Amino acid sequence: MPELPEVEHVRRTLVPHLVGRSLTVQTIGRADVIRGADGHRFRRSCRLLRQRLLDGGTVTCLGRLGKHLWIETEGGRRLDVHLGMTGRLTLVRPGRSLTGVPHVHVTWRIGTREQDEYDRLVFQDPRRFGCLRPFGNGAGHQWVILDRLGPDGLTIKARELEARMIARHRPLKAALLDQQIVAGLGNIYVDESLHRAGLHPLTRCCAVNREQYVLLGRSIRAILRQAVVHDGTTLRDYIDSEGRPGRFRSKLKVYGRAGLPCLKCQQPLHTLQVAQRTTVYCPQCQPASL
DNA sequence: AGTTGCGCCTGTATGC
DNA sequence: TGCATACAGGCGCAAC
Ligand SMILES: [Zn+2]
Repeated sequence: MPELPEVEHVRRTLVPHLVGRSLTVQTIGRADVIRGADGHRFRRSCRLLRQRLLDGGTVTCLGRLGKHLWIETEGGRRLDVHLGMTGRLTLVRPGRSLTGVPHVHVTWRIGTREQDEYDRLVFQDPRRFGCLRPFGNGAGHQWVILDRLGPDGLTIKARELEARMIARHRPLKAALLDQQIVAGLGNIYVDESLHRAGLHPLTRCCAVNREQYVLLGRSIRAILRQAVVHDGTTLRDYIDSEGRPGRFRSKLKVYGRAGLPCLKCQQPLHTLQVAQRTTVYCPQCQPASL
């Protein structure tokens, strides 16, 4: 599932094929995956909607914060892409037919240069937890979503973590899943980060000391960095914009390994429900603190 | 205000 | 063989 490393890898694989090219909206299969700044879903395709989906714009850059990716075009139009659980942003080669491909919600034609490999960009999402969200850069710029995100997980500092968490009573895991505290972590990388830091997922944020926040910050950055290097984690659905899976799955130390021996201490890993999510941890390496 | 729980959504895996 | 059920989980919102 796309968390920060997967989104960053998608961004990097899109850059060489999109920057400097124009986009033309080709099909809108489901307008309701497109949401306004206030969160409302569009009901149907119209000229205004295509305009807001960067129609006719030339791509200047692709940005990312946490799990949010955005495409920017000349003139300052921007489109926030959130992949949710099963969203994909993929490039398609000339001549390849998309008829019969399920859950294709939006397609763009790429104004190609000579020797370009791809001539279309596709947004697919079977589960539809993902969405496309146009926003601008004007005075009333609707950065609403991005404004609410905490510091990016790849570079967040221990002091930033501490400042945002120290007064909270929530379990560590619940806080780390909260995108307003740190942007980019999901279930997989929270479990990996806590295991690396040796912290129990149910530990109250307010019971964590400075030294432990330093360790936690280091762990989050290190895990995310390594995952980016390995092009992210593919469990089943995730592929990058060129159709390639990530290679970080075999590096996971706790996620998906319930009952198997801890790779640090050989004790069997346990599971818990925290914040409505399956949580895998090592009772020995991540002792509960009272 | 901080925190918790629920529902959305579909493909895959499991049980009877 | 086929149907029912459980599970996966990011996020917005309701409720405490
Ligand atoms: Zn251990």
